[in-house]
Amino acid sequence: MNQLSLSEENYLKAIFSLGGNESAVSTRAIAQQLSAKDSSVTDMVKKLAAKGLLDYVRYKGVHLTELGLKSALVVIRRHRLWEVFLVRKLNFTWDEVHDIAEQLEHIQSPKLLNRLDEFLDFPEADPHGDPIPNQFGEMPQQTRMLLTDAACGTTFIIVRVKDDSPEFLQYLDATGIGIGDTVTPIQRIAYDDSLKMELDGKGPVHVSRKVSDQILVAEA
Amino acid sequence: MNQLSLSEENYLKAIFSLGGNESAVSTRAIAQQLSAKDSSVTDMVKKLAAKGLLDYVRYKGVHLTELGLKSALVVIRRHRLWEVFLVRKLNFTWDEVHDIAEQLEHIQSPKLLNRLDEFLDFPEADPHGDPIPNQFGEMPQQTRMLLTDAACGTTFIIVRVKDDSPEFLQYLDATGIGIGDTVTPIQRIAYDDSLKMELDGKGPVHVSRKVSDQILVAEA
DNA sequence: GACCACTTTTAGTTTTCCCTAAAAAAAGGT
DNA sequence: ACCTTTTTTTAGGGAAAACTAAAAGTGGTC
Repeated sequence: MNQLSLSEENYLKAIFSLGGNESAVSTRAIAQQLSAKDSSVTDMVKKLAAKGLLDYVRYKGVHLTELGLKSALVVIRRHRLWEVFLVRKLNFTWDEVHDIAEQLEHIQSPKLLNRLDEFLDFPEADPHGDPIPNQFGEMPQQTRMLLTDAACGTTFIIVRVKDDSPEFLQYLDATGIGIGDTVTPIQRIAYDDSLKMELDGKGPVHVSRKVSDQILVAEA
Repeated sequence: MNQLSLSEENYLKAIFSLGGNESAVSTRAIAQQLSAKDSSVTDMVKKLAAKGLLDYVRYKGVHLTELGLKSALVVIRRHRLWEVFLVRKLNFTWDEVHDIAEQLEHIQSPKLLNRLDEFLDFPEADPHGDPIPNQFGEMPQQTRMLLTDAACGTTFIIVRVKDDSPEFLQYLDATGIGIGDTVTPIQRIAYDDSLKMELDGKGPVHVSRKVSDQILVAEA
């Protein structure tokens, strides 16, 4: 049908990341995600609904249609594959890639995307552990839980971080926490919900609830 | 100072490729190069002049300023480096890369560009033989001549093709002509300016003036 | 049910970049 | 020098995507 504009792609991605394939997403939430004004969102949402990418009911928020979901997944696939490229081939660090991938995710060429996928050996996740949809829009399903909810005394592997901001990622680097690392929660401090844990061979680490809420783990 | 818009970058690139760093380029020529209307060009040219990228005199055409030249060379460097990437790393053919590189050339990240350059081992030319400016905007200077002007009986190496269109490149593929090939002009046909030549080990080839005008060679 | 806070939409503008149509300048021929 | 053709510019406008300000709707509380 139609090529989506850069702006339209950004809206779809934002709506997806706010859960728009499963529940209604509010105008306000989209506006905050995109740092735009509510009124701008209303306009764009109408446009996307007219194109069949969203189901939109006034004052009730939006859902992605099947077409909208498919389109959003393409953008996410592009973003995550480019992130893998930047880290694995060009030696960028995981806190540097987000902004560049925000640009690269809008390059339109299915052939390029699949060649890149092949060049990178069909990665399942980006440098932050976010799963990469395959060319049919299927996500590899990982069973994982929040570090916040991981049982003390059991050993886990860090598989993903939800916050991709440089600030958070640099904090993790400084603390020695990375994707693939092994952690064993030791003790939860009830007062502030913080967590003491054993990290790989690197010794004990103490993280706040805010941090453990951003880390996903799988049983080792 | 400022990031250039996609459109502004395209104008600078077009003006450069029309010789705007050496002589005046007309409104009309730019319009044709970009498939835009003359009046649109007048508008944009005023804007770029106001930004200090062009010298513009009404009814007299434009020149690139030093800043404009520098900016144009960045865009060209991006375009050509991405072309090398697409051919060398993702196995695209030389007739497929132009359109994708037209998109990639607008990705803004000096660090990305230099990392890509390094990843590709600092190539001097793109897959069509067009020289790639280094990070300071310096072009590797090749001494080369048109195949049209190459002396019969002397052996040359094909170093560059001026026309990057898929049609032309596919014709060259079908004829067995490629960058780096060795050719020896044998006889020029005065009637139509066509040229018979010996190509590598592949035997004799006969090309029209239109074709030989698009091929640049260096003495072997 | 009335009131309140909050969210959402509408209405009207702005900016960027393109267009058409018409006017003005330049170039070329006789 | 005059007339014609071509090129260039001006004037006015349209689409996309953002904004501000004001109006309208929703939901919760008493």
